[in-house]
Amino acid sequence: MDLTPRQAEILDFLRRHRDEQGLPPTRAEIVAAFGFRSPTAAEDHLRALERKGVIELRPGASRGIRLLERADEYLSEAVQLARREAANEASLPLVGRVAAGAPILSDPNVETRIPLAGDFFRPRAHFLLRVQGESMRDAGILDGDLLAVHQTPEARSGQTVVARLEDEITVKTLRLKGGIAELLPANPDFSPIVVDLSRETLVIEGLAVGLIRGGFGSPLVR
Amino acid sequence: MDLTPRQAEILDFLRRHRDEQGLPPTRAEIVAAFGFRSPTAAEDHLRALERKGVIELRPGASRGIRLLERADEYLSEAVQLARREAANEASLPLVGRVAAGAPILSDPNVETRIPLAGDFFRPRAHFLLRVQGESMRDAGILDGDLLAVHQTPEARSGQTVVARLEDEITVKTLRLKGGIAELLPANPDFSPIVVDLSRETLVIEGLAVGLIRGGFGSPLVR
DNA sequence: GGATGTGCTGTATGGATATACAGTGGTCCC
DNA sequence: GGGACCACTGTATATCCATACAGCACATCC
Repeated sequence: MDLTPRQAEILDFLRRHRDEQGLPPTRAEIVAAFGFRSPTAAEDHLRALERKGVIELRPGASRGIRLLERADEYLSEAVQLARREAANEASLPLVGRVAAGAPILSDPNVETRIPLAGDFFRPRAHFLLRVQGESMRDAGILDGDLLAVHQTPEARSGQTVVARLEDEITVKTLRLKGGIAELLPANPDFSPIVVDLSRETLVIEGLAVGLIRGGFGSPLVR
Repeated sequence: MDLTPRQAEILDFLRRHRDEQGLPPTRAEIVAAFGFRSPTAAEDHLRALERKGVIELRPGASRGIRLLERADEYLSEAVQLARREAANEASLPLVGRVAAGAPILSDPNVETRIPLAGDFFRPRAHFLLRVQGESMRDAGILDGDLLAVHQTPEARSGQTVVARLEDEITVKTLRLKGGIAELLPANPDFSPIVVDLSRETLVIEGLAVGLIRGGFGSPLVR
């Protein structure tokens, strides 16, 4: 059963009171906070919240209000968003195979999250891309490595970019010559890709800003 | 001014009560927990703790006990240790230049801590070593990279090891042939190091289990 | 259209709680 | 040996607090 808006307000107050004052409120304090004129108003709300299983009341005990874990499901939208953002700031999505046409950070592309903050890298990383193939071997970027990528469409000559060419994601060094873009591998076994920008579109997904090898169940040592 | 042992016990109880019950105790609950026969015993202790600045008492309010941040300085040894361990588990020490003779993880060798849990790698990493030089270039290990190291003296042929040779720390691929150990670079510009184990000692500090590039103020992109 | 739930007002009360006051015995310091 | 702090006992009390009881208005469900 869901909480009413008023009940959610009361629950928010309980949480705030606990976090700011270090103890649960009395009925009288709830009354004062909401401008009620009767302690029963507070009591009724507490009973309703208990019945719905989000708090626990300890009979007889002053301030005997306990927030249960389930109460977190009823966090206000704003708080939920803030929490999710805080959690995301401490981890990076790992992008594996990229489905054709889909945005690189769309749900199906994200394999998992890696517990490393994006601003560990400079400029900050927005996601990690699992490298496929040996085309950047001589730049120390190997098959299976996780490439930290700063998501931006702006790239300059000489930077290592993550680019999308006809729905293929590729990591290369960018070279711009007038209306021509060259995507240079770092491996003599591969050939440069030449893109005539007046006829084809080259989508720059981001810049390589770092690299992780050997994490997440892909042991280097056996 | 320091807390007496008894006062520290009371403070511990206050913390535990808050964490387990979700609210501070009453004087009566303190009395019950410690077997006092008078509420004044509890009151006196609370006053002493307030005078020493570790808690705050709110006059008139039931359960009006607030633990101040300074109270953390008086955590029991066991709890302090547990906290420190928890914090360490979520980060790895970064070892830069290694001073001659000193253990690799001794304080002066640790530059900083990197906010990544050691068990992100398999087997788990115990520290990160800043790579110096290009001798492992063709293995994708470049100058300035942070090498994740699993600390162990056991290594087999073919593994990438962190070894100490006459107070020099080096990263190489290990090859064992009878009584001879070879430390092989992954770069034709460098020569293998041959160690006769019957005459010299080779200290294996650990195994390379991962790698991080571009983190911590060493931007790949400018 | 009665039952049920929400969201209140208003009053009352017993028991829970903080807290004052008066002691005791101990230690440590000057 | 007096003064401080410590660690308590024992009693008393004003007030804080949870909580019961009696209502009212409004909505929703069957």
